[in-house]
Amino acid sequence: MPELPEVETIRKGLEKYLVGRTIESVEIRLAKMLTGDIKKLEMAKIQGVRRFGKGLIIDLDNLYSIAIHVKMTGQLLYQGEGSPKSSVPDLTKVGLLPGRHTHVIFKLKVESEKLKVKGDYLFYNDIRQFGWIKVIETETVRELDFFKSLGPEPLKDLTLEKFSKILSATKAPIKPLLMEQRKIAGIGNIYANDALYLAKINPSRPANSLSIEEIKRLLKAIEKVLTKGLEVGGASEWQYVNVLGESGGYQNFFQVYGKVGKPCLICGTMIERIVMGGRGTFYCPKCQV
DNA sequence: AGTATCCTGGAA
DNA sequence: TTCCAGGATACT
Repeated sequence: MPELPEVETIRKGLEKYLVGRTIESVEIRLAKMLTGDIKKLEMAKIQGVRRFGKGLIIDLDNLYSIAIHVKMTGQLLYQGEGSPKSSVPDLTKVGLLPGRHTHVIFKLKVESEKLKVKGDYLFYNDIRQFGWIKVIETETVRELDFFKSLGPEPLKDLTLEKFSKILSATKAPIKPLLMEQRKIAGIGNIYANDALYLAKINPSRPANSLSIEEIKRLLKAIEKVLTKGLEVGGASEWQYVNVLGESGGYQNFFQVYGKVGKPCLICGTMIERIVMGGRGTFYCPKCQV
């Protein structure tokens, strides 16, 4: 499920393949997925792609932007003559795109005759239809509730001081707190579990019970797992792939996420699973106190 | 602060 | 056939 490293990987791909391109037309196959002033998309040129937490903003040259949240199963897939001839299959050719779960198709303008044969597209797929795409003025895009209420972001502006303040303000359990986007932006279930494991902190610990040493350790651990995730292009558990349809590699580095019943990498104790805030929570009962 | 909700696919 | 996966929000 896309968290900060996965969404940042998508952002880089969009930036690489879409900046400078013009949107020729948009086909909306499922109306609820794309809202706002959709007429502004036609013949608009893409100027840049920004990310805040798990949200994306594609800026156009007409003072409008496209805000996107892929939630858990959304995929943004670029398919066109501009994509490299790599091991990635031609998704259009093999009939995977557009597919049953393709809800929006952005058709990009192609200049040369040669490119016109196949066309260039950005597909939005979303099996569970939880994601959203909104067309809104660039000036007000960050006023959208989601962007407006985001907390500080690790590897960006989440300082030790801010982190410490956030934790000491509540006795709520640390694990679900880490996933609250209004408190801290970008962390989801995978990286929350793994960071707590690396910091040797039990997920049930009240946030305000952590010592300054533990807070330091946890911030370092968060930065470490996110950096690793970024380095390997995210975790392709579930539906996540980058804009070329390629999988990431973080699933090979899971510390505890999804590893219930398997031995702890440090002490060999069986990893346990409990539910916190309705989410699967994985930890080593011996290492994480 | 905790829980139901959106939705589909895959596993049990 | 039922249950589970979880990001964010709208509820209670």
